[in-house]
Amino acid sequence: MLSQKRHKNILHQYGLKVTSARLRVLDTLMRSNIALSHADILSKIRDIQLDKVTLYRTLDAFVKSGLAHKVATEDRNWLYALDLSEHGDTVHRNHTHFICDYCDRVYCLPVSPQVGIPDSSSVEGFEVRSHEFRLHGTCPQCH
Amino acid sequence: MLSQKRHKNILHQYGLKVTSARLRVLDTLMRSNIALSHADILSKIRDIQLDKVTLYRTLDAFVKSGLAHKVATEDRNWLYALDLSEHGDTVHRNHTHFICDYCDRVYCLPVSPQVGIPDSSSVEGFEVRSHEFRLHGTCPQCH
DNA sequence: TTATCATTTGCAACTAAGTTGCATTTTTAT
DNA sequence: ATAAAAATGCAACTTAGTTGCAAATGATAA
Repeated sequence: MLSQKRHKNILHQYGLKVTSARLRVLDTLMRSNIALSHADILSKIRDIQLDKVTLYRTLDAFVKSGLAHKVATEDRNWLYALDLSEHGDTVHRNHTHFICDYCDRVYCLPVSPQVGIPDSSSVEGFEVRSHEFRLHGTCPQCH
Repeated sequence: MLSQKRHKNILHQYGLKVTSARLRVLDTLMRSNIALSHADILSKIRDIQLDKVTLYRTLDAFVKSGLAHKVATEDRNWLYALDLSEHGDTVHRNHTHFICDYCDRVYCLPVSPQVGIPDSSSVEGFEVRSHEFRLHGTCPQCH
């Protein structure tokens, strides 16, 4: 783990107390380019003690504060990914998720600007406020 | 329940044995314009005995045969909806689901043709095979 | 730095959703 | 009508996630 400075800063920014558990979970999510499940994260953190309940609560806190978001997968799992861009600022409410049908990895892609969103009028009586685009197929690793 | 003829026909069409449980579940799904959860369906079927395990297996069978599809919701539930159009033929692999943020109902909308799908080239290394569009907002009932 | 208070953590017990195995019943094909 | 195959119901079980609470830790202000 590099300089914790940045990590601590991020936690502060989102109004979260700095604890070793949170730093570790944040670091784990930052190192991953795919969304991770509770089980994924737990298995990656072996050097410090981390109770499953603490992890559940940590992830909830991340989501509630807006630091991360969660995706419900087809197999009824929750995957977590940070809402940070490379520059540390908050991203999109609207997401594009890519789900690999071979390895089940979920990637959070930047919303492709050329994707048209159906406007409210196109769907009678439904007022669209945000959207999530889920793409299924083969990811680069499984090619 | 109307003429069971049509119901039986559908089950046959999808290679499913005709049983009272399946007819009842099929009917329940046909009467609904929203996707239903295991619990929803169970609570709607009170006149005949229907074990929770049977319902799980029935829904699995529907999905496996292609008669229905399931949607994982944000709250880690599974909702089921038939893949039948009004005319009884199979629809789209690609879905648009509308999730109401007030009542949590999930509607399966016909894919709006004006919605652009990002092609493979737009997402480097990711081969897109199918997609699901999730719209969030307010449904007609909650307006 | 230290004392204080609020928050977070870990543990154990609990809850609820979903699964498995198996004996019985129902359906379909002969 | 009968036999084989599949579906059903039940009980026991598994597992993910939750709750309550006592102990530990982090933030704040003297």
